[in-house]
Amino acid sequence: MSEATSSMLDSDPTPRQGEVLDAVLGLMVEGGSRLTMTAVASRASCSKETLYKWFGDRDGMLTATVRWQASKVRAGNWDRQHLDAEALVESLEAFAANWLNVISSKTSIALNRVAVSHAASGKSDLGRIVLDNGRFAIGERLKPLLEAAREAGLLEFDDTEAAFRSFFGLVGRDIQIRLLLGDNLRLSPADITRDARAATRQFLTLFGAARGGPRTRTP
Amino acid sequence: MSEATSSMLDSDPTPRQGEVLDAVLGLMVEGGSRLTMTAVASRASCSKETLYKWFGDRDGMLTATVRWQASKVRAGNWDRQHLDAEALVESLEAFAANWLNVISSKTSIALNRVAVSHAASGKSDLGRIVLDNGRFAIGERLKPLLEAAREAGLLEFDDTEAAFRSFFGLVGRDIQIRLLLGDNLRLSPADITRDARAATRQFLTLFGAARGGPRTRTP
DNA sequence: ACCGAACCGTAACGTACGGTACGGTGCCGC
DNA sequence: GCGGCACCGTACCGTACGTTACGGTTCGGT
Repeated sequence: MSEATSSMLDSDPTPRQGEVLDAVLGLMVEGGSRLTMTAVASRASCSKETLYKWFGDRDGMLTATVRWQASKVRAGNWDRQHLDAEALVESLEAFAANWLNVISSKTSIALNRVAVSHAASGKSDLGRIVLDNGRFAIGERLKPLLEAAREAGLLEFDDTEAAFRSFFGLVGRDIQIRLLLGDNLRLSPADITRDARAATRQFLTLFGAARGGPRTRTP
Repeated sequence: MSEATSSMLDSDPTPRQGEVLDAVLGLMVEGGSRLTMTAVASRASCSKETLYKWFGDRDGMLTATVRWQASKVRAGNWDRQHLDAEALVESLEAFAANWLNVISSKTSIALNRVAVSHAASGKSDLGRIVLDNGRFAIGERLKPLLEAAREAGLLEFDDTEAAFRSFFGLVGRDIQIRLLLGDNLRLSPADITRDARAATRQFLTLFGAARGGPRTRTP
């Protein structure tokens, strides 16, 4: 009881526990109704007793799974050196493409569905974690870039949060909600590249500095 | 079995059936886990037998509920006469405010959560209906306005669908996913008015026809 | 070699819930 | 009045699933 060696309430999972959580992810992706403790134990070749010993209960297992997945998708940051117009465009497009890749992945869709279902059932634990590691994490990583670009005279805005939310909207548009609701929207890598470019261009049209800024539309 | 007099597979619900579906909506809004057939029967003061007779099974009841709610939120169209710049701004702001009101309503959040959960469980029936009556319905209603504005020389774009999706993203941004995931984001009527105005202004910056100079081109 | 801890596989338990059956009640047409 | 109908309330059934318990196996420490 007292020991936290395997309770997994705050420590990182062991490799074996990671295998189990990957099994949970696999089950989530394959179809929602099959996500039962017996199915997890079977898939992961472990006993249900072990699941309860490690994760406490079903919610604890789902929470650990969400954290586990979040720990795997730490995306790279932007290059902090020599921020000129071209580097800004490149960084914004990279952020946009990365975000589109995330939200259109099977894993993200399944995870968000589970979290939305969970949020509907009162306790919004999973929803909070998903938001913190998705929407808010990318916000905290992108906002320094936006502010550095403002410092460099490349962008103009008053409210960093508002600017980020506009970028978020231009990139995501209706994609995430459509995917969550089961619309079979196909996003090829080429689509993502094109959409990321278009969103970045639109964002620069809205927030690019007026003089000498990236008003240029060079393809 | 008997004829489709009360099977509700395609006909409109009777007033009494509407009461029952309102009870379902109320239960959905109050908290997801309590949405059980017994709870619906109790709330609506009807027997479970009647529920199964009217709606077939639980999924049929949920589907009827989604359709029922959709039939209640038919929003007004724009004024087709004399479309000038001011009328365009007004119509766009009205669309944006209406959409923000919809997606931030308790009912819409609950309904979308149920539909997302349903989409996770294989059959995407509810998700399709929600999309058709939400995202796609507003698209079909807004696109004629956009094209009329293009005809009138007020907007410039090649792809109507793409223009609409940009508008959709500028209006919705991160609001819907945050609400679905349980973030307690408060949207006051003043916020909605302000956000609708801001989104419209941004949209016109991106797609407004060049007035008095080649300030922007179609992105 | 022995012990205990960790773990696997499986059986068992309790409950929640979808779905069904049945008796009782008010209402309609005749 | 009376048979039929639609409906209410409730008891009931079967199953799925979360949770627990238990016997058997592996393995590291002494």
